[in-house]
Formats: sequence, structure tokens, C-alpha cells
Amino acid sequence: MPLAPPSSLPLADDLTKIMLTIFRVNASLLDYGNHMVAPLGLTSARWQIMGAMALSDQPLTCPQIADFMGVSRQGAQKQLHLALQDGLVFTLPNPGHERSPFYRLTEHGQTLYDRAMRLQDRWSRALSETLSATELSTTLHLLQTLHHRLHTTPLPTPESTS
Amino acid sequence: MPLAPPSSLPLADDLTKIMLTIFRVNASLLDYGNHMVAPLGLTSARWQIMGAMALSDQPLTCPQIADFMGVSRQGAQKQLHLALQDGLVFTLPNPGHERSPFYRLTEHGQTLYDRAMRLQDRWSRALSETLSATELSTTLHLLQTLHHRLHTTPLPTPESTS
DNA sequence: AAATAATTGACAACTGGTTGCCAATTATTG
DNA sequence: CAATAATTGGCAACCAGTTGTCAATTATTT
Repeated sequence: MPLAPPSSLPLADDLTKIMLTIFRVNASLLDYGNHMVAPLGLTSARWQIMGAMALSDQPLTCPQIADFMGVSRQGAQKQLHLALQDGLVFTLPNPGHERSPFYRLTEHGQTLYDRAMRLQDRWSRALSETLSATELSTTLHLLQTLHHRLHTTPLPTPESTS
Repeated sequence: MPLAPPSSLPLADDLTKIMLTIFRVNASLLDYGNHMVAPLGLTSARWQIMGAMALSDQPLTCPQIADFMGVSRQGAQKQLHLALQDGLVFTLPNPGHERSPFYRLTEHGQTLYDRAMRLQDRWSRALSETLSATELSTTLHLLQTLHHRLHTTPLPTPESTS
């Protein structure tokens, strides 16, 4: 996905440029997200895993959180351990599974999450202020179909010399 | 940047959703890129750094490559060392700087890069086939302005209780 | 009920990126 | 020309994520 070769097809060419821009925007978003919640003592990763618990009415286990975040089980586990250490989260015994407890936000964690959410809200508003509504919804739509297509379009193989 | 809280403003709401989708698409792209070039013995990171050298007519130093990639100097350095070990790249003495050599693709590296480029081209075509041209260009445009706005919109601070 | 399969957490190793510090080189300035 | 500042590479530590292996628990099948 890295660099933009001049393709013959304008469609594919635009798509390649979109890919590259997505990489850059993704990096910027992570970066700015990190800076934004840093004053709260949070990181983007910490914030994100807190979101899984904040948005669920039921207490969640680690694998459930991983699924929700679209991340590996061990990735979620790592962040949960760190969140435990940070006092953002505590465990509840899971009657259905001895070794796999539920995780919930502590009061402190909930407070920090709420403050992070307010920051995100203001940031989003500021950023979206001068953007066109139709462009925004078109973009959202295309990104979603792109995401879907990514999971259904087979990868080209080096063998096939089409 | 993590999760989508119901915002009152539809614009900001869409933007938040776009952010989340960007994260997912970004992850998918990296993932698929890695799978695509894996048969060539490459990774996305290796491929990307090769692109910097392939697309430049002049030989480049590590800091130049880092700039081009939008990555830290040490990040580029790491990949260059690995690319050296892999025989994808070799160094040329830099008359202007004793310790900072030029890097260039080896023949093998160039061959692999060309093959990766052909894969990327076919992949892009396949992916873009059913997408609308206007949606693509609108999306590209919005992502680019978003990227730009990210670097000009100040972060909200926890203090300001707007 | 017992054997087998799937889920789960701990641990370790790895990729890819960051930052910070140091020493060497190069550039700039006085 | 000498002092100082900036650039550069090497090294180490760190963050965030992945995969793989192992043992323990839970689910399923026979």
C-alpha cells in the first residue's frame, strides 16, 4: 500500500491516493488523539479500551472487549492489565467462567473517560466546522464500502500474470 | 479518537464515524498489504521504504527517506538496516557526509519492488472497479483537507470548559 | 460420564514505530 | 579560525500491537 505509482486507470489512481492519505490521516489522528488526552493521563489505546466498557450496559470479558475493538485477544489483555494498574478498571468475578473475569470502569476511569469524550466532541466540532455535509457523508459512505470490499476482494497473487 | 459518542451535531457525528472508519480501513489496508507482498518476502514497511528510493532519481540519505515517508529518522534507520540485511538495498559513499551514506535499491530489491507495484496496481483496480468516480474524488479531496485541518486546528484543552 | 474440542489467560518473542541520549560529523556564527 | 549549533547514526527503552505456545477451564460430542 505504500507509494503512488502512476497507474493507467484514473479510478485506481485515485484509490491509491486515498490509501496513502488514509495512512497519513490515521497517523495524524492517533497523534492528535494522544496529545488531546495526555493532560488526562490517558493514551489513545487506554481511552479506546475504556470506551468498550463505557458503551456497554453489561460488564464485558477480555475476549468480548477484543472483539468489540477489532483487536486481538492478547492486545486487549495487555491494555486491560495496564488499565488495571492505572486504576481505571476493576474486575468482577464472572459466574460463567472462573478465569475470565468481567471488567468495568472504576469511578476514576469513568470520570476520565467522560472528560475525554467531551474533548473529542469539541475537537470533532471544530474540525468539522468548515467541511461540507455532503462531502462528509459521501466520504463516510465510500470508506465504509471500501472497508467492506477489502474483506471480499481477493488479493492478487504474484503468480497470476494478468 | 476511539469510540463514537452520540454528538448533537450531525456534522461532527459524521466526522467521528469517519475517524473510526479510517482506523478500521487503515488496519485492513496494512493487513492486506502485508499479505499481498508476503509471497515476495516483503512486508509493508519494507515495501514502503523501498518506494522512497525507487521513486527518487537521486540517491537518498536516511534522513531524506524519513522525511519522504513522514516517519522518524530512527524509524527509517531501522528499516534501512533491515533492508540492508535482506539485500534489498546497498549504500553508496556520500561525498557530502562521511557518516551518512546514500541508499539505493539492489537489483534484487528493484525487481521485488516492481513486482510489488504490479500487485498493488492490480489490487487497486480490482478494489476500485465498482466504486463511483465522483465519490472517489470527493473522498480524496475531503481526506486531504481533513489532513490539512488536523495540522491547523488547535486541540481542545481540558481546562477550557466551553 | 468420558474423551475431545474450543476458549481463555499468562508468558514470551516478534514487528513497527516512537523518544531520549550520546558521540561524531558538518554547518553556522562570532 | 575558533566556538557553537545543528545534523546524523548507534543504542537503548518504551508503546502498541501481533503471533505462538502452554496450561487451565469450559463446551461439545460420543
